[in-house]
Parts: sequence; structure tokens; C-alpha cells
Amino acid sequence: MSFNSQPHASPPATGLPSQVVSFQSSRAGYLAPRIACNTCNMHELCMPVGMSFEEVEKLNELISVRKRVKRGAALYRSGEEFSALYAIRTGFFKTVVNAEDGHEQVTGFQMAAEVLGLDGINTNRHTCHAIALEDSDVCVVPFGKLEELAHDLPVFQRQIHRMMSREIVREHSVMLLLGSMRADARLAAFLIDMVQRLHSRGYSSHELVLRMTREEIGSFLGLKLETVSRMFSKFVEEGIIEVKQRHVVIVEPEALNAIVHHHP
Amino acid sequence: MSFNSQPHASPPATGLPSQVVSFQSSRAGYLAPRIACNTCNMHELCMPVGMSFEEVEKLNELISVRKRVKRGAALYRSGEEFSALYAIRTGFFKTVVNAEDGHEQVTGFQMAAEVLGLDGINTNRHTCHAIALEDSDVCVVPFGKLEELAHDLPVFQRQIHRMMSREIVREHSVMLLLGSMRADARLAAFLIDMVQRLHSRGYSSHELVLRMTREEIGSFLGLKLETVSRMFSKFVEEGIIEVKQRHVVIVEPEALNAIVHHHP
DNA sequence: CGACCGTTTGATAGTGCTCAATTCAAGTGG
DNA sequence: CCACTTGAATTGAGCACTATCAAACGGTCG
Repeated sequence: MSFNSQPHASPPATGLPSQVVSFQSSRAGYLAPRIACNTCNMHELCMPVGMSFEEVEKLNELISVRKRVKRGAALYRSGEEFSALYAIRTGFFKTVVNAEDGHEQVTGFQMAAEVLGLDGINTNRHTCHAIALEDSDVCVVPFGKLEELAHDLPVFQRQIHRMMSREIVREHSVMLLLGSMRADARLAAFLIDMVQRLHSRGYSSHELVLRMTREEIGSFLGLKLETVSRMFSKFVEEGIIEVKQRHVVIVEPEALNAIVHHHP
Repeated sequence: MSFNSQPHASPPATGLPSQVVSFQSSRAGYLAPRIACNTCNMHELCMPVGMSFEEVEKLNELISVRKRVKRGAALYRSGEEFSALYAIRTGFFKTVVNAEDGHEQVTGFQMAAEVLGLDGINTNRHTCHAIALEDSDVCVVPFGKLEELAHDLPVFQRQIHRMMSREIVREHSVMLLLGSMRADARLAAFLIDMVQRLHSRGYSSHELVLRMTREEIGSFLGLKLETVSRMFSKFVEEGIIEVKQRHVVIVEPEALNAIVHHHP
């Protein structure tokens, strides 16, 4: 099960160390006024297939604006007007929906090379918050211009359709998790998903640093934070993982898989 | 909360009686070989805004193929190649995802004027089953041709984007339900959603006939069928609804609303 | 160092699941 | 036409799982 199937089997992004996520990633010069899309380390997102030089130029123009979002700050909030999609360059986000009664729930966690904002297309207003869980920066992609570019590049248009379809399929997986798995299976699936997504970005395949609290994990998984904590402790007791605060080492990946697929 | 926000506030489809769903709807002549899109009773889906005569002609060509699906049969199945979207003309469907371990879960119920197949765009293969819960017929919309038409009609392109975004937002609502509501609130929300969607199609606003079993409702809501049945009984005892098999009358809509929004 | 936030752990209660028995509705065939 | 079959729905009893409430612990940062 994957909560965020990557676009194709994207190679690890350049410049990222093939090891565990570091708390403070150096980003000196990262926000220099002019970084072309073709030198961006997530360009597989924007340029799915062969694109001519002229086309790349258009793309450069399209997403020349970037934005920093401080940890804890919102990239956008529910109710705000929708104007652009956001491609995450570096950092980590959560998306949160809120019910009328004030109750909130995390609907997903997003990392580099993933896209935020698709929820706003429908009504031209965002329907969830996008909150940075660490200092992040994103490419701002004005949606009107994106549609123009897509119009000129059918293959790019298809890529946008695929991106939205992928999000729909991802949410199917989450629904399956929320509707049919028990607490231990939910957390196991969550850990597998996170480490896989990080691995595809060049990080370790068995080690990760969580960017969110137990409460946020619980909100996403439909559990209370105490239950999340208990499941972590259970996995540690069973020797399946090692946990030091938010640093998690997966010792027995197969055991995690078995828990996900084991039915009561 | 809505699990399937309609495209704008669409007027009731023509030809549908403004009363409870009938078990056997007459559809004599419905599948006559040539029914133009502009006489189709769900054309608000296809033609969001002013469209010229020529444009309507293109559209007619696009979706001239229709398909009947018998109750219990699959419109498509997970793993099958994706080639088209399907606009439901009449009938009722469920979509079902299946985990590797064989476990299945209903991810949604679809009725007339709603679209099936968006899950297949991503990988060119469907990732869920679409099963008819009653004899249905659908317009087959070849996706390649749809993209061509969208290319010629930017406003139509936008409509497709909105449709996909709407599905993403709908699934957020389901995640909220599955992640944070108790059994009674889930069923109450489900009933409200169903009756609202039917009402927007010209049916009663307080009475409905369910097309799915208790087990299918439970699968969608993340509950066991016995729990669904018990919640029905509870609502009946409390005088909120009346139930005769799959025929449901909502006596106290406000009470249902209160149950959805009431937090423990 | 102390305050605070996040996390862990324990005890208890509630909610929904499991297993099982009936009831009900709608066919089906003698 | 009625006994029989079948699938769906209801209802009950006991239990498993997760939430709740509460307390203690630990790391971080002013």
C-alpha cells in the first residue's frame, strides 16, 4: 500500500545524501534569485518526458516565483482564494481539513517533489490548510498559467491529469486504511509509506526522522496520540523498530509488512 | 458535510419524478441509437458553460457510445486497462478497492450525472472496481478524445480539472468521517449525503430507497454490517427515521444533523 | 534551572466486533 | 398454492480494541 505513489520510479533527487534525514539541511544559495527549472532537483515532476529547449524556457517563466514557509506557518488556509499550485522544493507539510464543528483532521503529509493545492481547483477556494512542519520552500505555479502551458503541451496536460488521478488513488489507500485496519496495522503502513517515499528521494530505506508529532500521526491515522505512542512501544518491545523520539529505525521491515497484511 | 458535492447547484434532471426513487424505472426508448448530448438529461455535466453549436457537435461525436451494465456486473475492474471515463446516465454504482490480502472496501457510491473512471488516468490501469448496483447505463467517454476536445475548449478543460478536484475534496470528507466519527454519526452523515444528492436530482428531500446492502454501507463507512443495522434500529427507536428494508424516511432531519455534529 | 511541550505509561470505561441465533422477504419448484 | 431455499437484516451476549482520564517522564529552550 502506498499513500503517495511517486511519479514513475523517480531517481533520487540530486544533492540529497543517501542517509537519514538531517534536522538542519543546508540550503545556502538555495533561494538565489534565478534558478532555472532544468537545474531544479525535482524537475522530474515538471518535465515528465522529452521537452524541447523552448518548452523548458516557458516552464522557467511559469514557475519563477518561489516562496518560503516557516515551520508552523500556513502555505494556504481553508477558505482562502485559490490561485496557484505549489511544488515543494524542500521541507515538509501537512494538510488539514476542518469540520464545521471545529474538529480538525490531517489528510496527508507532503514532502519534496510533491504538489499542494489541488483541493482549491474545484471551487476556486482552498478547502484545507497546508501547514509547514519544517522551514520549507515551494515553487509557486499560478494555475491559470499552468493551464496555458498545458494547452501548448498536450503531454504536459496529461501529466497534470495523472497527478490529480494519483492523488485520488492515494486517498483510496487512506480510506482503506481508516476503514479496515487496526491501530498496529495503521501505524505499520504509515511507517512503510513514509520510509519508502523518503527512500525514493535518496534517503535511507530503513531509517527516518518523523517531522510530525504523535498527535498529528494519530489525526492522520484516525487514532488518539496515546494509541500511536502505545503502538510505537509495542513495535519496540517486539524488536521490529527502534525509536528515539522522532528518530525511527526499522529493524524488521518484513515484520511491519506482515502486520499490515495480517488480518484478525 | 458532503461526500459528493454536485457541480454547481444543478437543477433537477428532466424527466425524473419529484418523489421517492422507484424500484423499476421505465426506460423505454432510452437506448435509442442516437441521442444527442444536448438532449441528454445530464448535460449540465458535460456543458458547464455557454458552448457554441459547433462545440456541441464535437461533444456529440465524443460520447456517442453508450453502454449498459447489468445489476451486479462490473463496468470495469481493478487492473484492467484504462481507456475512457464513464458518465452515468441512469443507474447506481459502487466503487471498490481491494488490498493485496484480498480485503475489499467500498470507496464510494455513484449515481446519475456522476463520473466514473478517474482512478485509471494515473497508470493507465484501473485501480478499483466499478460495480452496478442496479441496471445502469453510461456514456463512454474515450479519454484521449476527451483530452483533444479539452484542448480545443479551454473552458471545458477547466471543467475536467474541477471534476477531479471535486473528487479529491469529496474523499477528504470521507477521510474525516472514517477518522473521527462514531458509528451513529457515520450513518447519519451517510443518510444526509445520500438524500441530498438524490434531492438535487429531483427526488424527495426526506425519503430514499437504498440501492446497497447493509454490508456495503458498512464497508463504505468502516463498520460491520451488524453495527450498521443496530444504528438503523437506534434511529428508528428514537423516532428520527422510519425504515422498511431499504426504504428510508427521514422524519427528523435536524436530529440527524445534530448526531453528525455532536462530539462526545 | 525551571517551565513547557511532547511523549510515555497505567487504570478504567466505552464502543464496536465476533459469533450465533432468528426473523424477514422474495423467489423456486413440486 | 404452499413448502422450501436463499440471501439479507435484525437482535443478543461476550469480548477485544481503542478512547479517556490521569500521572509521570524527558527533552528543549527561554
